[in-house]
Amino acid sequence: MTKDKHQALIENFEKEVSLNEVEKEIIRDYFHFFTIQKKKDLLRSGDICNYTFFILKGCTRSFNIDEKGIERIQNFGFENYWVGDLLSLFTGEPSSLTIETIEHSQILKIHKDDLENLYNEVPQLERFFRILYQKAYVSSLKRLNKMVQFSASENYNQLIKEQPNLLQRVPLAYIASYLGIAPESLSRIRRNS
Amino acid sequence: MTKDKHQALIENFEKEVSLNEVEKEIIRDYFHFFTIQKKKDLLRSGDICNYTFFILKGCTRSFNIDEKGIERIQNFGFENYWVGDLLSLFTGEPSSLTIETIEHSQILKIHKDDLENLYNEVPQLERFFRILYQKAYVSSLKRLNKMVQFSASENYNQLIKEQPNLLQRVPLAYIASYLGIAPESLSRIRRNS
DNA sequence: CGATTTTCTTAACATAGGTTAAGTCAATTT
DNA sequence: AAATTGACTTAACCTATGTTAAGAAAATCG
Repeated sequence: MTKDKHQALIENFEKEVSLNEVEKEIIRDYFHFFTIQKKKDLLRSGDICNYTFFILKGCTRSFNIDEKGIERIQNFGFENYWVGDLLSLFTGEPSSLTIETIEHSQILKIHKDDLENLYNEVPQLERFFRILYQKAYVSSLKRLNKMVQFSASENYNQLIKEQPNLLQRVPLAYIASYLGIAPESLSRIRRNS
Repeated sequence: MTKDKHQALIENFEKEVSLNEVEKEIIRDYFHFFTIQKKKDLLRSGDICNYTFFILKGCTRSFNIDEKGIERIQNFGFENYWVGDLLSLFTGEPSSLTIETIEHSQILKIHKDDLENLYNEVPQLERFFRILYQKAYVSSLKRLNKMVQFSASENYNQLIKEQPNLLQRVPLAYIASYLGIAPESLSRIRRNS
């Protein structure tokens, strides 16, 4: 009995839509498995984002370099997370994001053209991805609200409350970048918590 | 020759999609015109957002009250802007936003159920609104980036450069709220610019 | 194993923006 | 016209975070 590399992906789809065996097989054909070392890029700033990635194992960070030359982490990816740059994917324009692995990772990817084909063969997935994109929009609005309304200290404490595992998997400097503060400031915040 | 209250709306659609006369007439039937005084609510926090609004004349602000009791303006609406709460519209959950007119305004509105019917009768509009929602997502990401990466002063100066008319139409206290700072801080920033 | 690099912390000082309180000016009301 | 209200500014002081520099601790390398 061989291990099904697509199992977690299928289960992820099945949280929103129903799939029969034929459809599952189509999905397995379209999503390509690969492994990648830590500190390697899934997407490089300036490239067009042609793929959508599904993380089976490992972890990633998506960041851009701001006008002052500082890396700004937008989000992290973990097991069963979808990563990519929706903006670049929607518009076909070069991405401003770099997506880099933080750990050695196992990932499934699908090309945007294949995703279009897949929509035709398994129409339920159109709904799945619409919901996924809406959730991305919602989480962007929520994050904006948090950044405006809470202090870095409040945001840090809420973050580790919601995702305590974060501390064990990503360096503090990345968390500081995600919170929009200097690593030194995060140290100070941690001391006073 | 009577003035067509829906003209600006039709032109707004026609920037993205083609419409024949029959379709335009259907659209005119679905969008309802009304006028509203300044300082009145289009949507009240806690209510479900059942309508999408198109501003013909006037101006609005959308804000929520944060956990510290402070009004946080998310965006302004002007002529030919779409306003509403996409989150509440998508999910059917109560909105956290209040949308209030800043000036006496002329507005078109459509109920979300009617919008579904309209999609069936004029399918091009499905594409129009998908693009509109994607743009909303993009602008949310851009605003998040700005808030994290620039100082209030930089954001203020860029804002009035991009929308110089803002100063003539909305009180400074609203602009401060939009920038996420106290009105006193905006005064200081303006003095030092 | 020791050496080196990376990660994290600490401290001193600088700065942006918050808070409080008062004051100015223009518009509106009586 | 006087009084009131609303919009905006100013000033003094406070606090959170940035910046710079150094050091400690942990991880990695040779």
